[in-house]
Amino acid sequence: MENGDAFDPNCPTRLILDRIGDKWSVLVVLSLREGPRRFTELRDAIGGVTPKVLTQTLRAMEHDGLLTREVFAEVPPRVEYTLTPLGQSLHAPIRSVTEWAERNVHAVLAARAAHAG
Amino acid sequence: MENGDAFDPNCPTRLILDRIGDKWSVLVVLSLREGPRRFTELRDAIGGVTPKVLTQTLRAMEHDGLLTREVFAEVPPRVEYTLTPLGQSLHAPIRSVTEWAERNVHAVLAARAAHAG
DNA sequence: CAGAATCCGGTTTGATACTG
DNA sequence: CAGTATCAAACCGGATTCTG
Repeated sequence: MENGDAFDPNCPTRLILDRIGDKWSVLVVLSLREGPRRFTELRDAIGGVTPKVLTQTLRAMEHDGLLTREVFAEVPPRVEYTLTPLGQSLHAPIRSVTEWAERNVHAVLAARAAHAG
Repeated sequence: MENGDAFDPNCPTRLILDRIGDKWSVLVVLSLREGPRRFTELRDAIGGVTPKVLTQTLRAMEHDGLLTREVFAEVPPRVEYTLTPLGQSLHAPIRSVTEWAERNVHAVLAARAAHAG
């Protein structure tokens, strides 16, 4: 079936949604879409993320094959994060969601306001 | 700018991502895309969701103008949930994400396995 | 049937400070 | 620079029970 499987808790699609649906992964993909970035660059680009959480996010994404982590033996140390082809392929779907968000955010906010919320 | 704003914690895009990035909203949109559904139908269609959480999700989505809630004064009571045009417009972006997930789930799982995860 | 209310544990998140 | 350690808080979410 086309998407009924997404409703099965054991369906792998759920795994992906849980992963990329997290607060920071989407921002990381967007931040890396134009090339490699260092840890601090990512932290600064993504507002409001603490080092710990950013590390968790990056590790998880590396674990899932979405990006690679490269350590340069330099002083001062340098670590670069780069999207894999798999990670890059995620950019298009993410874009379609963020574009929807940008186009419709006022409609959502209007609905909230109308609800006295 | 095209998406730099998404990195501002106060950016409305973040609000949307936080909302539709939750565990169940996506499934609700998919469940409702072919027409109205009753509460129990939704609960049964979406595996693993408790009434409380489903109610929370539906209320939040109603609040945001993504769906409407219609109560019929019958016995037994009947409540139908229907996507608004706004909610329906969310279907396409969601599809593009779930399609990515379905296409690439094995790649992700392979990466996890390769990582001894 | 469609929820509301309550209770409660566990994961997630975060601020802060510290280290190689 | 690139994280880690520690601790506390928030929140999510589940089970259960109850009601109109």
